[in-house]
Amino acid sequence: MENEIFNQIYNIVRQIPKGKVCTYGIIASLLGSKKSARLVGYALNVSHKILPKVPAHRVVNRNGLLTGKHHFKAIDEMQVLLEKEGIVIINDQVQDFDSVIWNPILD
DNA sequence: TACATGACTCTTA
DNA sequence: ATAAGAGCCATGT
Repeated sequence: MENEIFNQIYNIVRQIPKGKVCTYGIIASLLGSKKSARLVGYALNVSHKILPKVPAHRVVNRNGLLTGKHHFKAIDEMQVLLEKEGIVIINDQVQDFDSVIWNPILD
């Protein structure tokens, strides 16, 4: 991807530590355009063909809901990967969301 | 060139 | 508290 903004998105997502999650809005804010969360989602949508691999499963919407699970190879893959990292998910909803959220600004 | 779509979020009613 | 509308940016047709 020659587009710089896409690279920035992937770069940020790769910085999400294991066991933590981030939101589209936060990532968009780091890019400078806090309203461009849709663009973040679009970038992740095509991130499956990007190398090195992007941990897109660690990105959820503002409510901690796994809105993008249907875009993975297997629908449950996103949830499985997150649970593998210690995150509890019930009904596509991240439990204790405020505790697992990764805020790079506070980091 | 123009319109529609999308893994979103915020503001108003 | 719930629902609807507006902004945002890149892509595809």
